[in-house]
Amino acid sequence: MSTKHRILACAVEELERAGMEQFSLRAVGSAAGVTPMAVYRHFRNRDELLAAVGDQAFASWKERVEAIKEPDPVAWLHRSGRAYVEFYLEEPASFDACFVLRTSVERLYPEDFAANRSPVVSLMVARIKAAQGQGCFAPGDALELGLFTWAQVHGLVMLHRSKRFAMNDTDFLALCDRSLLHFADSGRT
Amino acid sequence: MSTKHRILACAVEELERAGMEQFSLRAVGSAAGVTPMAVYRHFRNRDELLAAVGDQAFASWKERVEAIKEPDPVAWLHRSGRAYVEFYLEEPASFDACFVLRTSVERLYPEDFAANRSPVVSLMVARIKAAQGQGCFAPGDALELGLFTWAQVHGLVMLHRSKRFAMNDTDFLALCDRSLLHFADSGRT
DNA sequence: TGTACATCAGTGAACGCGCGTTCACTGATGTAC
DNA sequence: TGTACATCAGTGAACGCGCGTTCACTGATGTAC
Repeated sequence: MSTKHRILACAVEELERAGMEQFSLRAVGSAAGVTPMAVYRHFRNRDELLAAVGDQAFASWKERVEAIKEPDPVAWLHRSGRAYVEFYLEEPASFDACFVLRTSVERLYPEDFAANRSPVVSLMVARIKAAQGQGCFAPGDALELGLFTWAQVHGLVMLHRSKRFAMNDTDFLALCDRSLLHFADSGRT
Repeated sequence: MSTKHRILACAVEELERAGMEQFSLRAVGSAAGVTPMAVYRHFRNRDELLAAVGDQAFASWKERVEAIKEPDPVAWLHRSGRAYVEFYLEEPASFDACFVLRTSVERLYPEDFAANRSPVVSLMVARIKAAQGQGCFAPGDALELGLFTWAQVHGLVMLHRSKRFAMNDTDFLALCDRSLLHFADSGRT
């Protein structure tokens, strides 16, 4: 693994550990077994390193969603919600970079999503429309219903991130599953 | 207003402006028209000042909920959800102190809530049980359903806080209203 | 009423710290002839 | 095959910055006699 890759990997861990504000080039260098100055050989400055971490995080999320091979739209929606929680539990710093912190490429609701500028949301909206066509999802604006579904699981994850749950990861995942089912069931006709 | 009160008020604004990590005694003192050292006359250190800000924030939230005079349980639940969004929009730093940042008095799900250690959640659970009794709310564990309701609006607020919405506050409040109605309607029998 | 003293809110200089970033450098590796 | 040189990843000292906190202080206010 090249030094650049090692620095990037350590930067993800450092973002994990310290958060964006406290993210320190010195700590990244030290974790990568290199002086802080070596980082400047590969990235222009702190902001550019953080941007590179963000790009990698988003690629990782996209990969997870694209790995869901599931023809049934309702089942697909449920599995993508579960993937969201798993992404948070397994790569919290990457999750933060994608959905919490301000990055350069954040998408805005509703414009960017309505204009299909987010491939993941477009997949989601397509599944909701398909499920509505089968009478398996509440009627209404598919993008807004997608947002509500997203917000529901995002809220649980954010509360977990703020340490409001006294339970292990397995129980938390099961809780999120029940929440997703509750929401999906509400639209069954 | 005493210097202590002025410092506390400026500390809330500083928390607003800078976030918890970057919260600086020097900035608080400067905003209060006093040297940073004067803060030490009234608070032991940075942590104690932050804790005082947190206490005040929680009192402010409790006051908002207790101001809701509404006998109908479903309508009460809807108004408390709306109050949550308003609290976020009007006092974001206090909202953060209550529901995002780690404070000394945070309550844990499910233990602390099941044991009635959170007065606000206890009010909420009582209304859900009453609504279930009237057939106006989905059946199931009232505490868990309360959590789902909370998480849903919390998720929207957190996405807004991460700057994922391109809309003004009025439109955002209306969106949250629709989300709350969607969730409540799903339990109508 | 006047004097001596205690109290205490607020000051200002100074400390040590970790930070991002600059600069001139070293030393290994690759390339041209 | 050997020599001269260019390239370039990584070094280490130093900078200026804002931070929390310490310390000895000032100067106004209240109190005891």
